Amino acid sequence: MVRFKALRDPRDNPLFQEIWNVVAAIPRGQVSTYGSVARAAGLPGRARLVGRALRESPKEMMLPWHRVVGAGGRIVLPPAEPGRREQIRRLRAEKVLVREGRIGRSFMIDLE
DNA sequence: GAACTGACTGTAA
DNA sequence: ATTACAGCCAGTT
Repeated sequence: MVRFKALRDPRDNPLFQEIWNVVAAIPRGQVSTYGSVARAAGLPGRARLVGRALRESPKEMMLPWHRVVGAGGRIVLPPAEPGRREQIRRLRAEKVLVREGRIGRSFMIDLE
């Protein structure tokens, strides 16, 4: 029985699904980190996987991906990525302070 | 299946 | 505060 794997669909990845669940639960106006999301999803040490999961997330899912930043509140998304500006724009739209590629501490939440 | 690639992190200078 | 870099590890080539 040959099994088709169509185009590897990120939605079939259970790890991605866990990550998306966690991200979806971040409240508006608050921000968490890749590492924190990973731990909350039961995937300690896999911060990079979180980044990948967000990149691969279907648009129609409307995940609040912009509420995830690097350790210490730094925006890690490379300048080459058009998404970087978009992230900052969306954060500010939720009244999150973004200055010099950083977000204010008071907006950080701990998911653990 | 080895090599490469990061939307990462912590440490060190 | 900044920069550099090794360690990290699943997904892609």
